[in-house]
Parts: sequence; structure tokens; C-alpha cells
Amino acid sequence: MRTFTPTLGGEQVEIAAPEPGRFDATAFRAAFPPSALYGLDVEGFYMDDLGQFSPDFGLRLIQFGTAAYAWVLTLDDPVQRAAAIELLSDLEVSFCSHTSMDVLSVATQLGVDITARNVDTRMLAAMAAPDDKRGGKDLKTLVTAHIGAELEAAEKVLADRFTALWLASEPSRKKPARSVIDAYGWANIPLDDPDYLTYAGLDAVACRRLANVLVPLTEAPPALLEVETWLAGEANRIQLRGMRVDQAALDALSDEARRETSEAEAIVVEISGGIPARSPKIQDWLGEHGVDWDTWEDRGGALTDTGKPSLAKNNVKLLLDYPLDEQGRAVAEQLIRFKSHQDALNKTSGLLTLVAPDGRLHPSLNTLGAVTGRMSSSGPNFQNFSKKDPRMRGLFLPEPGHVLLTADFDQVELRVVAALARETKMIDVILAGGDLHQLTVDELAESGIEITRDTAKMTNFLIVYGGGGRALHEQADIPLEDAQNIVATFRERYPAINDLSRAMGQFRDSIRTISHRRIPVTTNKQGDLRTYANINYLVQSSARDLLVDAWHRFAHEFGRGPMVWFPVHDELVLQVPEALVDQVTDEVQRCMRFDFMGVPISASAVALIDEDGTSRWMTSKRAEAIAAARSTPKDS
DNA sequence: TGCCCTTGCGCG
DNA sequence: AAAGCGCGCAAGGGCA
Repeated sequence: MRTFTPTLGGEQVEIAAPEPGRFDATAFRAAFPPSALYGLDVEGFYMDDLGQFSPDFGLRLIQFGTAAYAWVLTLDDPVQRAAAIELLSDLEVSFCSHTSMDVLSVATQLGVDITARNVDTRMLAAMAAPDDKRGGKDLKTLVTAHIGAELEAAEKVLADRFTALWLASEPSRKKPARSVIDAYGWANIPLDDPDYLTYAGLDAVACRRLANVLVPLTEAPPALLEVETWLAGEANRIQLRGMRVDQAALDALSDEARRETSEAEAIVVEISGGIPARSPKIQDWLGEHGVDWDTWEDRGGALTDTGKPSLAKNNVKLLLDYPLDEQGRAVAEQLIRFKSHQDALNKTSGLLTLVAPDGRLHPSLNTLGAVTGRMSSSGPNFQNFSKKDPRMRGLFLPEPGHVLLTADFDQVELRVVAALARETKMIDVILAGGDLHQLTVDELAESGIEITRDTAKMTNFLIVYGGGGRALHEQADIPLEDAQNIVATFRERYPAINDLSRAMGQFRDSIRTISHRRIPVTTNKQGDLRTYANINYLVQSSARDLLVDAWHRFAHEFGRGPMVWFPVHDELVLQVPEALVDQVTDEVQRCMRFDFMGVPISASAVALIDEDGTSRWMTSKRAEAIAAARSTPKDS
């Protein structure tokens, strides 16, 4: 048996790395008795876009650790592999690992589902430092900060070994990018390399120690940690299961988007003398061919965040209103064409590389992706598929025999802010089943200001986001003075909201939500505190907690956890066996119904059935329209 | 060429 | 007094 004795945080660590054929399974199992939590880490090949779902991915080592020692098992050895699977499968044993990487690897490569028995240290790090997007959640950085620098040093040694390996293998070739060297290194470093084995063992020990260090730093009540741990497991299960993709529809949509955008792009480049359709330079060029950008806003053109004219597909058509010359007109027409297919191009080209060999998409779900605790998604981001083109969401299908069903909260953020602020005018309207946007119309009318319901709706959301007159002016195409007047009057008419906004704005370090989640106050690029955003953090975070509460009840009170297909901020999309649709519709609505500080929160669930009678992903609005059309057939 | 930053845009 | 929130992704563009 090879053993290594590096230190971590100044304390000696014992790493056991048995050679193939000389593995003592009894000693291994005795080192990891049941009813305990062990650090888990794996080393595999470098990953491509498909990650653990790639046919090229595989594991080489698996490591288990306590705070003091680790075993590094070689998965090439059938005996060690079997011992690893046996330990992983023991329902009395729990693990802690950093990110979903190890849990997903164990599931796809060893066939063991530990999603419900894993504590994610990255989740703990996110609870402890919600705004630390970069190093603060990375394992090496965390270990260096809280335990010791030895792991980072070991990784550096390994990186140098990879470089040396590459140079030895191809001395004539020029040194490539770091990622290429790493890919080569992870795949080719000998399984008996001491640096590799030491690094691998240290990782598992570090992760185990990190769990203990991070829990108190979260300053979170045990119940909250328990829910977050459960949720992270559910997120891993969702990613493992993935969603069915309509491959023929994807190919067709991709072909169309590619054809349209490349033809449009070619014409734009040709006429403009080499400017790509998406280059900012195209605006200058258009300015020389008849567009007067000074009048863009007056004509109703939207601006980007940086105050420049936006050529997004919603307003690119405005170009045609200018006295363009022949070239300018041709370019404008092709830009409109390009923009109308740009989103489909981006999304479908990404999807083509992300559909796994099982014909499924496996997007990740980061349960604490945002500072507010909101969940985020990547690979692809499943939470920002267009709802304008129904073919986009329609690419995703339920399992055979199942129906997709979506349950959306009704105006949850406005209700939450009304409750938190104790804004009685709003609460009364909610209790009476009225319309909060119309309430704002009526309130402002009493102060002598006439606005449309659309403007009222924008104002309502604006206030919840911490915005002011200028933002309303820019978004609603209202003169600045009028917009400022609307906002000021809004604050007068809703004094409790104004008070809450000001009270939250007093916090300069961090705010605390009612579920005791700590959210740091953020700064802008100039380093100024954005205390005006605090109210939104409180509201957005509370709404997120309500969704997770509902999900938790759905899973625990009704045993429907496996039916959750994907969460989208204020909605749960479910995948339900056909026979249970009516029953689950009722159940999920019950789980999403709350009395939040005396304010009713409710949700509406609808089955997603397309015009052809099959179930596919779509917005609830579209599903309702199709259902209505079905129940009142057209006269013929 | 690879890397990093900014811009723009999809969703809630 | 004034202050639009949270994400992920693709492409452009500057730089080494």
C-alpha cells in the first residue's frame, strides 16, 4: 500500500492509495463506518461541453476522506471499484463534496444515486458569502482562506507535472493553451504518480474539513441549511434526469436560423464593406446612410443600458422610418431579418452541442445562483428560453405517458412587497381579489395624474426594483418630468412602501431576510453602495423562499418531488403521469398557497397541451389560449 | 491564437 | 435628492 503524509492546515494527513491487486477491502470499509459524513472527490478526464454526460468522460480515481485521512481508490481495479460502489450505496453513509461535479459523476459513471445523501460545500460557501462570485466559492480558494495553502500548492505542483508530461510527449510542438495541457494531463498522468495521488487525497480531506468550517459561517438556522441541502440534491436529480428534446424540431429550427442569419449577415457585410450585423460599428455606418440617431428616442426607439440606441428586434424596425439611401435601406432590412432569428440561432447552436447521447438536455440548476438566493441555470440557461417564438420552448417534451404542467405564482413579488411593507391599500385590494395595477392607476388619478394601466404596471415593478423617475422615463417613453412626478406621487400614495424602501436603504453592509438569509449590499462600478436595491433583494429573496417552501411541501407532504421538471423563479414546471394531471394540478396549487404575513399568495396551474394534442413546454398563457380555443371550437 | 472585458438580450 | 433588480450566453473588440 502506498501512503503519503502531506500536511493540510499544518496538520498531518494520511493518504492511502492501494495498488491494483493489493487492496484490503476490509481495512477500507473499517476506515469509513456508517452513520457519518465523509469528504468525496473524484478525478476524471477533462470535460467537454457535455460534462459528466459525455461519452468521452470517465473517472480514474475516487477519494473518500475524513478530517484526518483519505483513501484514494483506482477505478481501473475492479475490486477497488466494487468497494467504492458499495460504500457509495450504503444508505447510512453521507458525503460532502464541492459543486455537483462529484455527485453527477458518481451517478453517470458508477450508477449510484447519492443526491439525497450529499452536502454541497459550494452551497455552504454561497450561503456564507452570497456575493462572492469569483474566488469565494472555488474550493481551492476556500481551503486556502479557511484551512491552509497546501491544497493550492499541490494543485500547482500537479499543473507543472501536466506541463512536463505534455512537453515530454510532443517536444516538437509549440506549447498550447492551458486547457489543452490540462486535458492531456488529467487523461494521461500515471495512476501511480505521487503528486496526483497526494493532490487527490488532500481534496477529499479538505472538503470534509471545509464543511465544518463553513456551517457556522453561513450564520443560518439549521432548518434553513437542511432545506438548502435537500434542494441542492433535488437540483442534481433534475440535472441527471434531463429533459427530452424534439431532435427533428431542433434540427429544423437550427437550419432555419442558420440560413436566415448567414444570408442576412452576408448581405450586410457586403454592402457595409465588412461590418458584421452585430458590430456596434454598424450604427455609425447607418448614421452615414440616413439614420438620425438624435431623433431615435423621440420616435420611440429604446435605449440600451449604456444609453445608446438599441437595435434589439423589438425596435430595429424603426430604422425603416428614416430617409435611408438605397444601401442603408438594404442593410436595415437585413438587420431586421438577422435580429428576428438571432435568438433562435444562439439558442439552437448551443443546444446542438448540449444534447447528450441519451437524446436529452441536462441543464444545471444552481440553487443559490443569485445573491438573493434565486436559482440560476446553465448549460444551457433553461430559464431564459424565448416565449415569443413557441417553437423554442416547444423543443422540450415530457417523458412518454406524461404531461407537462406549469404552476405560476400570481403576482408574487407585488404581494410580497405589500405584505412586508404592510401597505394596507394594496393588501385590501389583494384580499378583495382586485387588480394591483389598476389600483395604482386609481391612486394616481386621485392625485390628478392620469396614467395607463401599462404605465402603472411598469411603475409598480420599478418601485419594487428600487428604480426612479429616469428609469420610468426611459422605459415608458414618458417625459422625464412627468415620470419623476409619477414616481413621487406613487411614494405619497403608498407611504408604507416608501417607508420600507427607506428603511431597507439604511443598511450599508448587508440585509437580512425574514428567513434569516443574509444578503450583502452591493456596489456599482464606481464603488458606490446601491442601497436603493436593498428593497428588491428583500422582495426577490422572499419570493424565492416561497417557491422553495412550496416545492418542499410538494415533495414532503405529497411525495411529488420527482415530478418537478424545472423551476423558473416564480413557477414550478412539473412532469406528471397523464392519469394524475387533475389531482396534481390541485395538489401543486395547494402547496403554492400561503398566508404570507396576512397576505394570500396563490398560484395557477395549467397543463401544457399543444394544438396537436401532445404535451410540450410552453408558457401558461399559450396553454390557456389553446385550451380555451379547444373548448369553444370555431364555427364552420 | 487565447484571454478578458463589455455590450446586448433572452427570461423572471 | 436620486437611485431599475437578478441571472447566463454569444459576439465584438482590445490586448498580449
